[in-house]
Amino acid sequence: MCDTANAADLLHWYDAHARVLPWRISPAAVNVAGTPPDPYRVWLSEVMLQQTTVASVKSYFERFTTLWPTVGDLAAAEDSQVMGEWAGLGYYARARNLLKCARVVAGDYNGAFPDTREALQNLPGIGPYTAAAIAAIAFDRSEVVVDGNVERVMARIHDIHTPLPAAKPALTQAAAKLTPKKRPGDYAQAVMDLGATICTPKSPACGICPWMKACKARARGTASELPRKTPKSPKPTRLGIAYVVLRDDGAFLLERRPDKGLLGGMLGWPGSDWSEAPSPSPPIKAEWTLLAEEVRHTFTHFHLRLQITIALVNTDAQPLTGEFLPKPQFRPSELPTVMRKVYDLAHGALKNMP
DNA sequence: AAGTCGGGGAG
DNA sequence: CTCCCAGACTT
Repeated sequence: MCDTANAADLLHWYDAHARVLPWRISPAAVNVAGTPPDPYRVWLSEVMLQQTTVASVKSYFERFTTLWPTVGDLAAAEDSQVMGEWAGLGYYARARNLLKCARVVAGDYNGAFPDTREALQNLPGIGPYTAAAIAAIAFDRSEVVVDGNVERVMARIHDIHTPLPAAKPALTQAAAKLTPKKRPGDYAQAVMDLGATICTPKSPACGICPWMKACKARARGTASELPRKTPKSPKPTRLGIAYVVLRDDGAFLLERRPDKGLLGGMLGWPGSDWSEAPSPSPPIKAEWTLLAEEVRHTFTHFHLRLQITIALVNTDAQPLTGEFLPKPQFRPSELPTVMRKVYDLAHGALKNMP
C-alpha cells in the first residue's frame, strides 16, 4: 500500500471483498468473467439506489427485472402497474421518470441506451451521478462517479472541513484525480463499497481500510466528523383527515394523485390537503366513524398526523371525488406507505362493523 | 443556493 | 429521537 491514495490499492481490496449484488452482472453471464453488465439492469439498479439502501432495493430490482426483462418491456408497461410495483420504495418521481426514460430509449434509441455520460444525462431521471455511474459500469468509460459515499471518502482522505454542498466541487476534483482509465466501473463501485462498509458515517473501521495510510482525517482523528454539512431545519408537524370508504361489493374508494407533488402519480385515499388545516370534506354521502387511533408518518420535510374516518356504503352511492376500485383489482401493496398504514388501521376497524 | 420529494435502518 | 442512504428536479 502506498502513502497516497490510488485506484490500484482500492481495486485490490475490492477484488477480495466485493459484495455480490444482483445487478453487477446479468444472469446469462453469471460466472463469465469480464462480461459487461446489461445497461438496462445497471440503469434500473442505479435509479432505484438513488437515496435508497441496497437492502431496500434488492426485492424491487428482482421483481422489476422479472416482470420486465428488457427496457422495451418496461416501456410497454401500463403506468399504473409500474407505479404500483414501485409503491413503498419512495421518491415516486423516480418511477415516473423511469417510464419516461424507458420510452425514450425504446422509441428514440431503438432500445439501446446511449453509451456516453453526456447523452445519458439528457435522459429523464438521470442526473450527474447516475449518468457517470452507467457510463463507467455499463460502458467502461472513465467517468467521475460522485455519490454520498464518494463525498465522505474524499472529505476524509483530504481532511476537507468545508461543509456540503459548498464542498462539492473540491470533492469532485479529488475524486477525478483518483479515477483510473482502466476498470472505471469496478473502481466506482469499489469506492462506494468502501464508504458503505468501512468508511461509514459513524465509527469508521479505519484499521482495516485499504487507504488507511493515505487518509489525512484518520491521522488527525477527524474522520468521524467528516464530511461536514450545513444544518437542516426541523420538521414541522402537519395534520390531515383520510376517508376510507368500503362499498358492500368489496370495492374501496381511491383516487389517483396528480403527477406533480407529494406521492405524485400514486393511489391514495381521498382526504384533506395536508398543507392546510384539516377541514372535513367527505368524498361521498355516508355515515362516518372516526377511528380513535391516528396514523403517524414522517416524510422528508414534515411529520404527518392523519385522522381516519371510515364508512360503509351501498352500490347506489355516487362519490364526489375518486373512483371505486373493484375488490379483485385492489392490492394494499400498491399503495405508498402512508396510505397502506391508513388501510391497515381502517381494515381492522371495518372487519368489526356490520 | 435552497426546497421538494419516501422510507427504512442504524445508532 | 437524528442522521443517512449508489440524487434529481424545480424554483
